[in-house]
Amino acid sequence: MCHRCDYEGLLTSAELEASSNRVRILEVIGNNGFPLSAGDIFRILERSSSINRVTVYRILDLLVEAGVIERISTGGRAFYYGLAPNHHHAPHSHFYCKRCGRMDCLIPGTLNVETDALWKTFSGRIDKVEVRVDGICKNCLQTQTH
Amino acid sequence: MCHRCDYEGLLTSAELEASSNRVRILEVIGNNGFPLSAGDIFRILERSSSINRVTVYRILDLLVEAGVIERISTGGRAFYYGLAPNHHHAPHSHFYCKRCGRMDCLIPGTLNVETDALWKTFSGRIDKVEVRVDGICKNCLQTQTH
DNA sequence: AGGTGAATGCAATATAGTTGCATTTGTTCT
DNA sequence: AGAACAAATGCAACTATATTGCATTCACCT
Repeated sequence: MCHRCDYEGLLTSAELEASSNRVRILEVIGNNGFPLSAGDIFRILERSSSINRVTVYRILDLLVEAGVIERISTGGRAFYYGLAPNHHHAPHSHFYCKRCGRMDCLIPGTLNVETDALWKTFSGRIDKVEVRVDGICKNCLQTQTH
Repeated sequence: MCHRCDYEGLLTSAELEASSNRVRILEVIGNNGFPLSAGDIFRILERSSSINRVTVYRILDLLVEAGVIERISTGGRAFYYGLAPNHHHAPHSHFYCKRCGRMDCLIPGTLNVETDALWKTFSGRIDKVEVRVDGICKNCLQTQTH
């Protein structure tokens, strides 16, 4: 996504210590062009140096809680994680391919949600409005298996 | 949701046999005012007469595949199920309370998604555009635990 | 160097869903 | 009616994902 991002800066400005594992996880998420699952992130990190699965889950929870990354639900079983919107990253929705499980970012602005009526009528606390497009990606359509 | 629905009719017009378990599951989903998880549905059915967990999962998959019900992703780990939009049920989005895990239906039309730009630019197959609002429901806000 | 709290690791467990195969049920043909 | 067959259901084991409790290690402060 962003090779110019200052990941340590993102952590410290969220008042989190920039421990090496946290920076590594944030790098994996930030440098990847599309959201990844906790398992994906774990496997990528393991290749460079050992880390515990649980640590990955805990850091992901922490970063979501701090608003540094975003937890994105899929049409599948696992959550995916991407950088939270910030001044370098405009908010955008995602496309989930139910064949290969890959999640792609849509161009910001391709999907606009009209939320005015919701804010007026809804009587709970709204934290997030998530839009997800499900289907089959171009690549999977070309390499048909059925 | 709908006590007037002809559940057997919904099944047969989807070319599915109206077996007793299928009707029971569809009744539970249809008569409930908000979507339920597979586990919820299983527990409700068990109360009246014995059924196997796996049967519930299989029937849910079948009904989703046939377009009779809709699989809805949450901000949590399980999928929820509700009646698919039909002439009695206008399409609508859902609100997920991350405190109590309950999912509510939003009034149809409160959230409109502008998908024209997506259809023009996207090069895969689009099956579904899902909008979900996450937050904390009125009820949970009142009974604060922290 | 020693103490302290945060960060990480490890093993066990929880939760949700899936698979393979056996059994039951319902339908069709004769 | 009864045999034959297919569809539906049940059961046990298993997978994938995530979480918990507690032990260990690390980083910083004095």
